[in-house]
Amino acid sequence: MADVARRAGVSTASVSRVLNTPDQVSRELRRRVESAVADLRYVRHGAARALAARRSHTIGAIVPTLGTAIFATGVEALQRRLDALGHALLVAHSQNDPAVELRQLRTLLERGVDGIVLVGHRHRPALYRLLAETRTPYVCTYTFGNGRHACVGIDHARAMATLVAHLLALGHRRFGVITSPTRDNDRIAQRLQGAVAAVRSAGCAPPEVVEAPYAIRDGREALRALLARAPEATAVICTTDIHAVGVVAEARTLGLDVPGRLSVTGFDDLALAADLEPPLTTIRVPAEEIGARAAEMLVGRVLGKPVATAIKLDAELNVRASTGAAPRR
Amino acid sequence: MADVARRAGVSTASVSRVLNTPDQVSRELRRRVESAVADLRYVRHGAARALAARRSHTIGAIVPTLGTAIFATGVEALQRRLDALGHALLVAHSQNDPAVELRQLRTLLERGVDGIVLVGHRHRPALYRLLAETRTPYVCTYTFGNGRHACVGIDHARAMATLVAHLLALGHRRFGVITSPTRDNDRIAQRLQGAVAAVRSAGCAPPEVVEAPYAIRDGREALRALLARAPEATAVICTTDIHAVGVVAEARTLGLDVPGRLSVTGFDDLALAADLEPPLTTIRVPAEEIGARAAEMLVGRVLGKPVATAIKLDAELNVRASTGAAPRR
DNA sequence: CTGTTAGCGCGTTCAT
DNA sequence: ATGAACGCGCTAACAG
Repeated sequence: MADVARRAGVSTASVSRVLNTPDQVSRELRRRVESAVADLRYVRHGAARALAARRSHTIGAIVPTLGTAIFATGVEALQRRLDALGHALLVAHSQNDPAVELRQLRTLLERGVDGIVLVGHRHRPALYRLLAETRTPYVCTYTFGNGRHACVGIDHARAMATLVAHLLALGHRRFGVITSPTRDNDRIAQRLQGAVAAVRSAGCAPPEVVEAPYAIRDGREALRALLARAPEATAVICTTDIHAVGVVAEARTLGLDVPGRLSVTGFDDLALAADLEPPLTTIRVPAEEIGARAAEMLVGRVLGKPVATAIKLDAELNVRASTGAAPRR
Repeated sequence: MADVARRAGVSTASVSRVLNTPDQVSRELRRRVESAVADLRYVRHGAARALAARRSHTIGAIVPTLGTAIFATGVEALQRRLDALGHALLVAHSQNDPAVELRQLRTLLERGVDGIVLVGHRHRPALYRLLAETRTPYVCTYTFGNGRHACVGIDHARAMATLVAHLLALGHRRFGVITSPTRDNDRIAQRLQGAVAAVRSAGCAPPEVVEAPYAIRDGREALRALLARAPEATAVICTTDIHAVGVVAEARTLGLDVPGRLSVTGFDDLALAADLEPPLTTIRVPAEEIGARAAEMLVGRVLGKPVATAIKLDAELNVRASTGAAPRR
C-alpha cells in the first residue's frame, strides 16, 4: 500500500479511503490512486485489513451436507449475494452431527467471520452460548424458527397442511407417511408433525409413518413396508422428494398406478421432481431466496443497518400429476 | 493471548509455541498454557495470526456451480479433509464463465488464501498469470490435465473409450451422442471427443451428436432430435447422467425398450443412476477422492512437503442394466 | 478533503 | 527450552 501511495503521491490513508470509502475522497485523488493501483496490480492484504478494521468481510456457513441439492443451491445463492456485498464465504458441514457443528463453529469463529449462517434453529445450547459470548451475528435458515433467533425460512408444518388439504380435496382419507430421519433435523420433524397433525385434524385415522434413510432406494423399501402395514392407504406423503422418487418407482414396479391407485407427494421441489413420471406434486422450498436473504440480513446487521430479524418465505404447493382423485373403495 | 500468558505465568511467545509447535515446549509449560487457554476460553485471532505468519490456513475453491452434485460432493470432501489438516475453505463459483472465475480468483487472493482449487485445467491465461505472479499454489481438479499444471482427476476420454468398448462388445455399431455444452467445459469436451474418437477408431460411422443444456428434460428432447436424424442408432452415449435420465424416460414414453431397442449410457455415476429403471450403465467419477487429494496436495505444498504434482484417478465403468446386446437388424 | 500516527494480535527472530 | 521486542499491512482517530 505504501508503494501505491508513493506512486500516486499521496498518503497510505488516502489509498485506504479510495479503496474503502471512495466518496470521501476528491475525484482527482481517486483517479491517481486508482491508476497507481492498476499499474502496480496491487491487491489488498485481507488479513491486515481484518486486523485493523476488526472486520473480516467474511461470513461462515455450516450446513448439514452439501450433498443435498437444497443446501448446495442455498449455499450457492448465499455466496453469490455475499460476493455482491463484498464478502467471502467460508463453508463447513456438520453431517447432521451437533458435536461436529459446534467444532466447525469454533474454527469459523477463529477465522474471524463477521457472521454465521446456520441451518435450522434447533442447535446445542453451547452453540448459541458461543455465538452470544462472541457477539457474532447469525441467522438460522430454512426454518422460520421460534422467534428467539434471527431466521429466514418457511413454515414446514403449514406447508404440509396445505398439501394435506389438497389431498383431502381429492377425496383421500387414508394416508401413509414416509419420512427421512427426524433426529437432529428440525425441518423434517416439522414436516412430519405437520402432516400428522393435518391428517388428524381432518378427522382421518392417524397415518402410518415409516422412517427411512435419505435415499431413493430407501424410499422404495419404505413404500413396501408402508403398504404391508397400511394397504388401505390411497395417498403417500413423503417428507422429501428423494423418497417420493423412490415411491413412484416402486409403485410402478408393484403395478400400482400413480395417481390412479396411489397419490404421491414430495417436499423440496428438486429439479428432478418436475421431470419424473408422473411429475411430482410437491412443496417448493425457495432455497435461492433463503440464501440471498441470509446474506443480506447478515451483512446488513454487520453494517449496523436495521434489518428484518425474521423472514417467513412462502412455500408454494406445486400440484402436478402424481396426485389425483382417491380411488373408489 | 497476553491474558493467557499472564495466567500461565509465561510469555506470549510460549503461548504461541504451545498453540503452533507444541513439541518445541516442555511438558509442564504446555500443561499450564493449555489449562489457561481452557479457563479463559481463548480463541486465536485468525487475522492477526495470518498477518504475522504470512499464512492464512485457508484454501479457496472456485467451482462452476454447486448445483451439480458432482461438485457439491467434491467440495464437501475437500472441506472435510482441509478441516482435518487445520485449514478452512473459502468457496466461490463461476457459473462456467471465465470472466467471473477470474474475478472470484482476485477476491480469494485478496483474502489471502494459501492455495486455490480449480475445476478443469482450461482457464484464461490471465488467471494462470495471476496465480504465478502471486506465487499461489493451485491444483486443477476432475481433469488429468496436460502436465503443465498440478492436477488430480480422471482421463475422461479414456473412460469414454472403455465405455464404447463395452458397447462394441455388445454388438453395437451405430451410435448417437448426447452432450451438454462443451464451451468452457474441458471435462465435457474431453468426454465428447473421447466418445467420437473411440467410435471412429472402431471403424464405425461417426456418431450423430446432439448438444443440449444440462437438464433432464433437455435430455428427453435431445433423444427425439437424435432419433429423427439417426433412427438406426442402437446405443445412445450421454456425456452426463442427467441427460441419460432424460433419455431413458423419453425412451419409455416413445415405447422404445431400454436396453432391448436402445442401450443408454451416462457419465458421473450420480446417486440417481443406480436407482433408475433400468439402472444406468455409467462411468464413476471419484469426486470424494478428488476433493480429499486436492486438499492434501495443496496443504502439503504449503508446508513445503514433497507431494505428487499430478494424480490420475481411476474412473471405473459401472455396467448396469441400461446397456445390452444390440438388436438384430 | 488529506496526512500523521498509533495500534490491531500475533509469529518470529534473537538472545539467553 | 524460554522471553523480549520488532513488525506483518492496514484502518481509524485526530489534526490540520
